[in-house]
Amino acid sequence: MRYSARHKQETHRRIVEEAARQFRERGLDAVSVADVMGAAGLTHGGFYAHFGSKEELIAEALRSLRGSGPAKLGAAAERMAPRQKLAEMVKRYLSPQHRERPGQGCVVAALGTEAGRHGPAARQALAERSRGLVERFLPCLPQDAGQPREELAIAVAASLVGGMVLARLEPDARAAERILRACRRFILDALDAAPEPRDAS
Amino acid sequence: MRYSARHKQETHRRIVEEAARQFRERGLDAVSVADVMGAAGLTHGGFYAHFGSKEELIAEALRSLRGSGPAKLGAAAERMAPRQKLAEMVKRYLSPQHRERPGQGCVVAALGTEAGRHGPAARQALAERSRGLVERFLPCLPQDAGQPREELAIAVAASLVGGMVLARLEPDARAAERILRACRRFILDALDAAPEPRDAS
DNA sequence: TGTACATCAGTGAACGCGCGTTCACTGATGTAC
DNA sequence: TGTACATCAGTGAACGCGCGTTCACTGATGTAC
Repeated sequence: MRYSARHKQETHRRIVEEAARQFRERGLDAVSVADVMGAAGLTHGGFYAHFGSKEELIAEALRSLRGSGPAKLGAAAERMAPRQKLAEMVKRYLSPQHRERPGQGCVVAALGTEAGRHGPAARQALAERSRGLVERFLPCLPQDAGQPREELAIAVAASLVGGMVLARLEPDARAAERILRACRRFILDALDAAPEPRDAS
Repeated sequence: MRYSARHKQETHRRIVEEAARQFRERGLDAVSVADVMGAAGLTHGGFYAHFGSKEELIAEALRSLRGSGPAKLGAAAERMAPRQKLAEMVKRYLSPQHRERPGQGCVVAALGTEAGRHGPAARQALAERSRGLVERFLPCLPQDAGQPREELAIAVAASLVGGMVLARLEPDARAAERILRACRRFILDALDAAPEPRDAS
């Protein structure tokens, strides 16, 4: 072998990383194979040494975002009570920073309406990211609210995604922040109306 | 003039209508000018007798949806109490029918993440539809809940849009209906925790 | 009312362009001796 | 350790294709007489 296997893996990783960023920033159609390769410091011809097609890259890029995103908290959150953790996740997700940087943010909020149309692989990958988002909220939610916590988690995730979509549509930054604030408060108020989870605090 | 002005207007209307349907079903990029013209019973060349560009068609198609959508109730809803009206709108928006027919449904849920990238006209048109969705909930919301009703309306609209986006990503119909149910219940429960509006009933 | 003319919505071939993809080639590096 | 060779990640020109757009043309219909 010419270059070491590590070298190729590293290049592959860089391509996927750039793709994931650019797809979220500009959309699946607007980003060309040449764009991604250029951003990774390569020319477009080498693409097919790594991927069978653009569709394959899309699927891998979306899958690569497993467990990432703005609702992900650091190790410092380990000691937080569930309710506090939830509030922090909601705050981070519905933050102006997240709104302004779709390339670093939640892929469901960035590509939710278009990825499903791009082929089965892209659709499945995004459906998995969507379920992953929901599951991240599960452990922070009250067990004995009016609604099963699994359903609460779904609804919280939906509100976050919708809030970000609406905020990004709004060209005026102040109006956009108002949207984010309204959604943050709505979600947290709704959960406060239900009892706290019992397992912690 | 050759054909009457009415004839041209009628053709124009048909093109916009087909465009609005197809864009919501398949996305702005996937639908070509020839697709729309074909669906309207014409050939692609005639397009520029009606529109300056595809972008112009997109903007007009999105604008044409003002005041439409699945949260729109018939005249029968005039007699309903605000709370009942709201429940009906939420139920219709987060319905399996709406999920299955994006071409007839809410344009924000159909194109929310991609329309903003398609040029200023498309973005502005969708931002207006987004505000229109919010305003539709305003009269049905309680005045003296914990949150100003303007913010409640924003949060309700966001939850609906996000719920539909998530439900459409889910390939399994039962799982999708669960998402819709979870969001319906979350929204209505959250609003019931607040006092009823005073102006009616 | 009938006829000649002008209009212009609509036709369909053609255009340039960017895209995804292919391919002959290159040259840096791992391997065999 | 040094040298010849084989490998294959990466290059860049080229391909076919579909798209948005243009344009010379058509022919049904409104208008003038």
